[in-house]
Amino acid sequence: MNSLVEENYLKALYTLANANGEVNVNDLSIHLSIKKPTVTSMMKKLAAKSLVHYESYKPLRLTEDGKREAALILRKHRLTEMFLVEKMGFGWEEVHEIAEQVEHVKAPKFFEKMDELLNYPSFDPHGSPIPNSNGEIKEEKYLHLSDCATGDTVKVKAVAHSSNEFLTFLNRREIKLGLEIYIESIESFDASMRVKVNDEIQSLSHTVCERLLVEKVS
Amino acid sequence: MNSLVEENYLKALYTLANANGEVNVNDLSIHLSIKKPTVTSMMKKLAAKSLVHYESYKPLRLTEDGKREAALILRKHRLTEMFLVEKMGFGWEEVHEIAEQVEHVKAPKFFEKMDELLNYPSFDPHGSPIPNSNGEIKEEKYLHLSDCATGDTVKVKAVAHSSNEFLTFLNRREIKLGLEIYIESIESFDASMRVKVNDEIQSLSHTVCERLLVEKVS
DNA sequence: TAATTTTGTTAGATTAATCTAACTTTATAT
DNA sequence: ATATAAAGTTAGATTAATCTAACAAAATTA
Ligand SMILES: [Mn+2]
Ligand SMILES: [Mn+2]
Ligand SMILES: [Mn+2]
Ligand SMILES: [Mn+2]
Repeated sequence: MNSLVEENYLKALYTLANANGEVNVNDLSIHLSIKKPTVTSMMKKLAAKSLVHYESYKPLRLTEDGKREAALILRKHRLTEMFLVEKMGFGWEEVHEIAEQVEHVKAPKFFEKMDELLNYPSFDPHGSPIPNSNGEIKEEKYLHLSDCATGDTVKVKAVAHSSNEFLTFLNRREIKLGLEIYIESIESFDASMRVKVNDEIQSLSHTVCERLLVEKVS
Repeated sequence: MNSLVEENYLKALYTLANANGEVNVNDLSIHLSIKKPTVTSMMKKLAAKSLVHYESYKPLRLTEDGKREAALILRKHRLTEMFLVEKMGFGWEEVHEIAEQVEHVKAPKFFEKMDELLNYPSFDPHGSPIPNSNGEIKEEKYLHLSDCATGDTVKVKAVAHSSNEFLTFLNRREIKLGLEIYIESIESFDASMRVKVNDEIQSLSHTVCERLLVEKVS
């Protein structure tokens, strides 16, 4: 049984991993706001538990066991977020902080019940996939809105960053998952987009467009 | 902000308190399965935080602040149990363990939402009162079924012990809160009761009768 | 390539929460 | 009232998780 602290390291290793599954001590340290020597010593501990491949001065990698453990925590996190939004009436900007704590509850039945009541959802309120109970996850490959072109019609599928501030901004603009966006034009000097949503014209900054994950329609 | 560990000590102090609000180090030690020297040192720590009145060799007492803190944790515990039963479909025998963990979540909105969705309940699934958001609680004074007499008709209001085993036993006997019980007779040699419930005769051992809290009907 | 910066490790200290062994105080029993 | 038992405390050790200071390795820059 892993401690709450170990679980947070595992989750961070999982979500920070690059295409090769690698993470630097430095990046982990920054992400968790924990000093590097502490990270190193925790990595040795997780390596002793066969959850991390650790070699001095080499990038960190989760073992298969470590990946499964991490995915199962992520599963609890995302099921919780979905439950809070769908069954308890929270806004998508309110749930991450709560899920950050609830994900550490050791009670399989609790999360199985959420899953059942939600009718086995595949995605969380931010469009991220929910790993299955074996820790398997199928990543969708969406486009960033910022990579689309004038004339494209796209549908919002997920948000790439889910800070309270960004989500609250999207609330004010009435942008939510499933929304269709038509790209009217792109400003050349700042890459902001003039888009049509719900028959209304809006301007979206490049920063916003980078954080919106979409899929082409038609 | 109190740690999870401190919270569990506070809750234990609150629930173990006798009529004078006193608890012995020894009782706390046994209840929490923590050795006495550890309890003593934690009491000094809680005293330093003004949550416990501590004097060497004297019984422990929560301060007013300590009582409020404890009641607020108990509130979260009981709201959680009620939510699990009423909104998620758990049995009353399944919820204590889960609530034991969820009660430590620091997210006032989470529990406010439960409270609201449950329509501000006064009692948990075991008939225990739920403290209000100021940590105030109104204790009902029920009778133990074992203190009632032949010919009495009573209504089950709460259970005095809520172990999984006892609650599962009550499930098998179809005994739940609100049930009316008529006392047909009491065996003199073992104090077991012959009772009528739902037009059926059952025999309840003294142990069971001691654990059922009731109110006289009529 | 050499200097500098960034990244990572080692060593040692700190805090929270726990333990055991030994001792003291208080309560109970003879 | 004395002896014994029970309850509570002190002292010192241990483990998990963190930190800072100092140093070493690797990467970047000049
Ligand atoms: Mn989240
Ligand atoms: Mn977390
Ligand atoms: Mn309970
Ligand atoms: Mn608890």
